[in-house]
Amino acid sequence: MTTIKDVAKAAAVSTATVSAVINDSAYVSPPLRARVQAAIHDLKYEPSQMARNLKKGRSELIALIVADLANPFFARMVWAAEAAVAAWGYSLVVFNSDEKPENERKALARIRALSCDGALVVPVGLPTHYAQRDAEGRGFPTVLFGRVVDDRHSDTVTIDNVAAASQVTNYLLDLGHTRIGSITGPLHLTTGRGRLDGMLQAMAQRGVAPEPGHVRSGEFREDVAYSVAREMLDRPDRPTALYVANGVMALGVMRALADLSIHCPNDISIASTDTISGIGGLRPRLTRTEHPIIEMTNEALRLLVDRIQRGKDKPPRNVVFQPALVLGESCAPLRQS
Amino acid sequence: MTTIKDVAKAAAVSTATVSAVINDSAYVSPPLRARVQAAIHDLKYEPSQMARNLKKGRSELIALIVADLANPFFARMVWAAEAAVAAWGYSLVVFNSDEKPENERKALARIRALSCDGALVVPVGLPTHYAQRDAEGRGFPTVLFGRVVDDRHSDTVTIDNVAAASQVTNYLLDLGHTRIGSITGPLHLTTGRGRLDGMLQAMAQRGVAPEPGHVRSGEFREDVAYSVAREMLDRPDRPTALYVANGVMALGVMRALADLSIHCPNDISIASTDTISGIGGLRPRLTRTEHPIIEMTNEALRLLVDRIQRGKDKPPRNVVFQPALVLGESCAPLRQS
DNA sequence: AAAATGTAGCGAAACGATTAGCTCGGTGTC
DNA sequence: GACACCGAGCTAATCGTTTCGCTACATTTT
Repeated sequence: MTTIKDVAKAAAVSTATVSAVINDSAYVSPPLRARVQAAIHDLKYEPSQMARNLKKGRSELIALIVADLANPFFARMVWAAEAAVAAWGYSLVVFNSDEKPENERKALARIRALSCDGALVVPVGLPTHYAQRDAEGRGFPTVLFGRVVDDRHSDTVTIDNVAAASQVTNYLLDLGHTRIGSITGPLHLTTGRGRLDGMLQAMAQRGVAPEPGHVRSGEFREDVAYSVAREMLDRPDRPTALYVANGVMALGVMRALADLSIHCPNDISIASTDTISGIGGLRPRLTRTEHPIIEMTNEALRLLVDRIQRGKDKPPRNVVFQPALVLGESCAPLRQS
Repeated sequence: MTTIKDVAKAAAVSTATVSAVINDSAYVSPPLRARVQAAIHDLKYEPSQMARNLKKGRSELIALIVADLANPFFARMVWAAEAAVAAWGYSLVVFNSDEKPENERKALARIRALSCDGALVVPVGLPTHYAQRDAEGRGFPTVLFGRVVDDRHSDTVTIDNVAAASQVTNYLLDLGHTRIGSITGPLHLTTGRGRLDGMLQAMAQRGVAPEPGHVRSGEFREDVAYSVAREMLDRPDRPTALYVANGVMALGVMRALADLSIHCPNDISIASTDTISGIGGLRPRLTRTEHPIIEMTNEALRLLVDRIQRGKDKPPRNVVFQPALVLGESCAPLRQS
């Protein structure tokens, strides 16, 4: 490989001058500049980022750890993050914790070893774990995304889960439903807990109590939602409306409906929070809240880049986005029967 | 940050010894080893990959350039690639060329600047462009994925597009259909061209000629497929069966059907090649070929890692995978009417 | 006892860039 | 003409590792 020294020799100048030409960091007289550029071109020289990074203490790498790369929601986040990161002049290193604290720990270690300049993390959310991460990782530019953990030292970007769920629930209540069931995610995550709480709050405010068997939670997975839905809906006392906590789970629920020959929205109304691209093909179209993944990701990276470039001593910022209710055809007024 | 020198000083040894301890690269007597390890632990020292990489000339980074990160097919590929790369001890840097040669060129430049050890590329497939890439990038470990370009110098991993399309088409023919239409992708890509060819071959072998207006190609995008489908199907002479070239396009076609109130499979049979996860929720389930993305990605990375570690002078290898036909409920025998 | 052999650990030169500080002429001022 | 000043370009230190070659001591061989 050709190095800066080769170029310097070929152009009969010092390496300092070559560096100055490359980086425009000092005035170089036109004739010299031309000679250097000719040499660069002739030798097909390209500066080694690695050496540059070692010297400068930066890597121009931003890491993204998502909790589940197989989830289209996070896949979309990767898409948005890649674009944003590239626009800021960085490159994106992707990790998948697969909801496992152990993987997350490894990824964080790797990130520090690679001297990434910062990390955008969708935490798996185990509190014990986070105490540890915090002790080790203090000062490392990090933005937590989507699921707040009890960490007041990092920047966070989240969605208002409680509002999302109560918005959707209120819509179902407005249609006259009272036997409303829910299938939500793991309760140690705010995306699980918050959405359940939002749903229950909305019910409570109208003085409606959910039936115990109609409130279920599991993992944010299509197959889990499928089996929970099958079990809950294959009974005579099934709910007349169902709130599903995320897009992937909604797919599972719709599959269960098809298999049970329950018609939506005639036999049951379905509504969800959070959306994924694959859902666009579903019929009936789902009534749901849309979460601005792209804007959220952009904002998260803005915060991250700001912290990388402007310093770490600023107080942490917490940005909360609001979801928007989008009506499909998956809900119908309660029929008196 | 604590460096190897700090550790050396603290343990009263030379940096060479510390390095030997870290890497197990030379025998160090137990007492010294213990002292060094204690110092490492006390100072919370972690070696800088950046310095190590500069010295060793490796980066432990593998790059992935996909043609369209928003496409669930490629999103799934990122998922598989991350897992495989991690298993080999590398980290994954992701780029999105968004089907634009210019972006791909930039990504390739960036990859070389970062001294990634190798790259897995889903090429955008412009031949002119590839001549250039080849001239510059010769010798850089690269595996081309999914779309063959005219580059006999790189390893490639592809699917047999012709076989996939003719398999599906034959199935439609077996059901009695002869007015079969097709919506395929860009013809400069083998995933576009090959699938169209496969479909036409299958038709020709049975002596069936497609109607001119029923053979359409566009981009691999949901919205493009939607509008092409709307136009083709909203006419009295519409085909009785439709072959759609990929998963994302199939979603668009199904959406068009819903909007036109054409019932599948009663009014029209739909079949596609290639699958995406979001499609699982579709009803009726699509009859399609499944492409083994995960195995293909694993194989591609095996080739890549092998080339990185075993050297570049081996002859290029070209691995071709076979698709498998999966029956759904989206096709029905032709009704005589 | 001298020579040969082995070996634990050290010193210092890389890797390929950036950059502070210096040199060395040429101008401008008094 | 002496002095300060300025600007273009060079020298060399530095970033944090790895690793080659060497020392110096211990052990074995003759």
